[in-house]
Amino acid sequence: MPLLDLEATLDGGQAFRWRGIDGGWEGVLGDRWVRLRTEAGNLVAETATDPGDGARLRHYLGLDDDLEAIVRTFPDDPPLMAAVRACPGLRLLRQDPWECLASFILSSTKQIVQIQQCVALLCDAFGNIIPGPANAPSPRTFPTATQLASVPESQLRECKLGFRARYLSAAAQEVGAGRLDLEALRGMSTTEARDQLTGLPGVGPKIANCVLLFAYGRQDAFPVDVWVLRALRELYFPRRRPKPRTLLRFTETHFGPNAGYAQQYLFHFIRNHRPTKPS
DNA sequence: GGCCAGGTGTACC
DNA sequence: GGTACACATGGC
Repeated sequence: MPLLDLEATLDGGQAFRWRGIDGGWEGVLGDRWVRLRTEAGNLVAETATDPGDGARLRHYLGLDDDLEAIVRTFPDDPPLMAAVRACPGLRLLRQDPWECLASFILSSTKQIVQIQQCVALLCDAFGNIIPGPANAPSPRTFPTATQLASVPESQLRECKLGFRARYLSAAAQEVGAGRLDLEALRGMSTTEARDQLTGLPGVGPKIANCVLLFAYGRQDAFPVDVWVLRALRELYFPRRRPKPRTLLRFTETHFGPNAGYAQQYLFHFIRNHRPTKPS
């Protein structure tokens, strides 16, 4: 099996529904519950009712990506090499665009554990029940844009979304009614696709880049949040005070054709190896 | 209790 | 062009 770190990949801030249970990872892909674990170097997938779709799973987990080839395109700088060494099996997911967009709309100024809570509440309240493991609560799908479009904002707020409820509702209306076609974004340039996404209220460049990277696999999308900002400052510009503009230019040129992957390694590295808070 | 969280929109200068 | 602040909610 190719190199794969399930915890770093599934529980590293890309997706918000995976739960570590008894040494495995349980989640929902589309309308299927699945439990993943590595056993003797092999990936084992357990489903509730049918054999499941292996090709779909491999695509979701980014197992089609040649990590060694990707790392070879990275600039040979100490911070990035250290980040890769710290977590060589970290992969980028290829998530459902709507689930990814909706989840990251909820992410602004929230901690990852809180995003997980909100997503779980949304699914419990508005998702469809699907077959799951015995002796456990029935899992649910992530609610579709159409489903959420019909939910009053007040009910969304009950999922602890706060001011983000209005943004999620607006996105659900636009996507549900087909005014924003998330599948059509696949055929657009990254710049065009980003413009489409940032046309939604509550979706700025950071959230749009997360969706472009974690759902569409766009390597030229480089989300810069407080953690990545801190990584860039501490690891690449120590004892300087680079302007945000300078840092943005740096991310656009320094990391090469797989910048998105570099971003995720740096994000994971700074979060897990420098446990102090961002400044 | 104060500060922060995988930000963004708006109101200022 | 920038900069400051509000926005809900919960963890620490």
